[in-house]
Amino acid sequence: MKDITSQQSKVLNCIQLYIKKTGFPPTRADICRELGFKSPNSAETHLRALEKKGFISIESGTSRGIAISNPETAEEEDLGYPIIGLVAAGSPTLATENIEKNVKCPKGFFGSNFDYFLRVKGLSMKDAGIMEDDLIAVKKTQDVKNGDIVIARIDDEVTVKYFHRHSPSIIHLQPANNDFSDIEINLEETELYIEGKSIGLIREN
Amino acid sequence: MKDITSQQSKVLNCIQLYIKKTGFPPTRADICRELGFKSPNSAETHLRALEKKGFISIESGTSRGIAISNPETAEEEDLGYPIIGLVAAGSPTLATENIEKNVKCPKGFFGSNFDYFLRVKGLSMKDAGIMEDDLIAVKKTQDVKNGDIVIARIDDEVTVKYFHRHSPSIIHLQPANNDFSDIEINLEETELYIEGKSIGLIREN
DNA sequence: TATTATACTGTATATATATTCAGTATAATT
DNA sequence: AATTATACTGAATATATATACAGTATAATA
Repeated sequence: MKDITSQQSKVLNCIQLYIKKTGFPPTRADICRELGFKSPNSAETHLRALEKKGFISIESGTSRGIAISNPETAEEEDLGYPIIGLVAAGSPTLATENIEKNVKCPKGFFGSNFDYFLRVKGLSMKDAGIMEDDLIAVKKTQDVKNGDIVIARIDDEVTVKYFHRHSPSIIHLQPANNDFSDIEINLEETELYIEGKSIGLIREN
Repeated sequence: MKDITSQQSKVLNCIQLYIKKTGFPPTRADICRELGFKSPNSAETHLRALEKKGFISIESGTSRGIAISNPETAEEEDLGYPIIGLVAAGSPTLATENIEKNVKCPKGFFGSNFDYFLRVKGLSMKDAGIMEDDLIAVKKTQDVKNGDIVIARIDDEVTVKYFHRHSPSIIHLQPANNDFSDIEINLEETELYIEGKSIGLIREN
């Protein structure tokens, strides 16, 4: 599913609310009334965009012919996502003994899919807004770009840092906190395994 | 609920199937097509009867304005929590035009219940790990303690800050960023409204 | 630089749609 | 025997609605 702009999101939301409230979809004029537009064409163009991006389908020549594309919310009784502690030593495997608990969270909550939550220890990513005990939504992948926040394993030690490849064999793992220094890794000397990258964060307080 | 005739039942069923299939209710003509009637008035009279008996409601003068009265099925199908933009001026009301979109999120996700998500603008709470565009889970309450992160409104301006009551009439709203300074509020001079407090945070990236 | 996407206002119109009116006919109530 | 509800056909119409066309403006992209 492609990206959605904030205005388009408002329109989509408006349609859902309208259906919930009345039992039938809105007309272009209804949308204008709800969102304060002054021309029905404003609604029309947003609807076209939403259709093009696959969020709704429009039945041509049909009044209120708007249907929300629901790729079936797949209510497959999900146990939720496991929370894994960022232990100083050892990799964050999905083994039962490492799972703190499971948290229910709708699929696609962070736009992209992810695999587990990592409980953050320490303040090395403080300036990136990642605080102690935050939960990072981790997507397991080796496909990371410069600037991504990655979960990396060096010699059985797991850490969360910014990823920067300086040359084919030199990688810098950058903290976001002046009290910590860069970790430079020469892949020819040290083994580095990228567990995945952060695609979101949750804080409970 | 009164008795329903077999023909009326067919019509009611036809409406339900049509909505399930298309996402919106049928017109009189649609019903005729589905059930083999030759006059739209056939559908019309059945609809009137169904309305009179309380099975449906009809919005007068409205195309496809048929809604199925379902007091039972009321399975509160939660739309999720609304995301509200932190607009510089004006309070973050739950009016449709302020809702960016709805996010599904299990109840009690952040331990305590909350009411909406607030989209953060600016970096005044950076050192508390609250970054631009983060979503703060806001619980609407006036019951706040010193040290709580509150959503406060001063003269139609909404802001997120630490709450500190220095004396019965003096309140400090503290940013978590050295580039910003404390806001001191004398309740006898300035009106302060506490929209609620933060009980969690979500970041999408 | 040109092009495309987004985000609107404003006007106009063909047609989709609700709804009324005029009938016909059968069965169930009162 | 006189209503009343059900169950339709058929035609007519006011209006609700989708949708095209003509603009303006900004941001992103190629």
